[in-house]
Amino acid sequence: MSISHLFKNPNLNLKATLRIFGEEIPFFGPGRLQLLKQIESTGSISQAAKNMGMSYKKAWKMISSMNEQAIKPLVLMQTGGSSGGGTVVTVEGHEIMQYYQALHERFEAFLEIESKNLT
Amino acid sequence: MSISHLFKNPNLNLKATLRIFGEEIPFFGPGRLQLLKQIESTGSISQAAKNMGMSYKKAWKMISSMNEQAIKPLVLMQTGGSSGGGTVVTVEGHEIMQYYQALHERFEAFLEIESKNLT
DNA sequence: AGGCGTTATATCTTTATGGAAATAACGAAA
DNA sequence: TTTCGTTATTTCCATAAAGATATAACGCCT
Repeated sequence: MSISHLFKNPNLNLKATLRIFGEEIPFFGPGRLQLLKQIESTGSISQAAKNMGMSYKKAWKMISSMNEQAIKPLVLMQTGGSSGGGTVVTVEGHEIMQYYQALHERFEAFLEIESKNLT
Repeated sequence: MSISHLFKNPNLNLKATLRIFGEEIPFFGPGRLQLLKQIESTGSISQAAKNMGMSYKKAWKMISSMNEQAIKPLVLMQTGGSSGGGTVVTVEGHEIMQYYQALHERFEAFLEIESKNLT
């Protein structure tokens, strides 16, 4: 049964963000997935952050939080060197990206179906 | 395929909150459902807010926002009178509560299944 | 008219969040 | 040893969110 007839605005929609938590502290979500994707393509935290319109500090904290929660780091950061440094997503990091990506697609499919029922 | 072997903490779990939006502004979610339930059982905004550990102002704004978005108010507020006043959930409000409740249960069932795949 | 308990609303303070900026550490290469 | 661009970390500031407080409006009842 629909409820859209009760609303002034006909553009009702559902929203939900899916996050993986470890003991109440956030571990992985859509923002971190995008961040890791940017790191894979740029090889740099600062570039990734810039592309996302996010401050370096915030990006760094996200990565630090993820690495602390994982047995093996998901991201390797290196300072110095000819290029000044750089950042790399590990195999473990990539594995989690793929897992979350697939999960997220199932999630979005669910929301899509339920959203149609709204109108 | 599972990912829990990558984490220090074995208590991985999924979280997501489901909200209905009308044109980018929040209309209904778990907090508002609980608020309406409290209003139904107490007949008062202030009592409902107190029971939820929420300020009256916040509760009032939630209700105001919902009423503004609905064609007919979901909640009727009355000042004065022998009891000082009171608040009542309308038929329309109750209809939305039931709709969201059912939707939320399907949503939780989905999360439950996916959560088990995590571990 | 006065008391009562609730809703209505403004104002002020506190807290939380995030960004900006500054500075240091780093290590390869010239 | 100097330069370079990145990562690492702190400090400060601005904005927003939330809470506390205060006060008024309301209408039935005695």
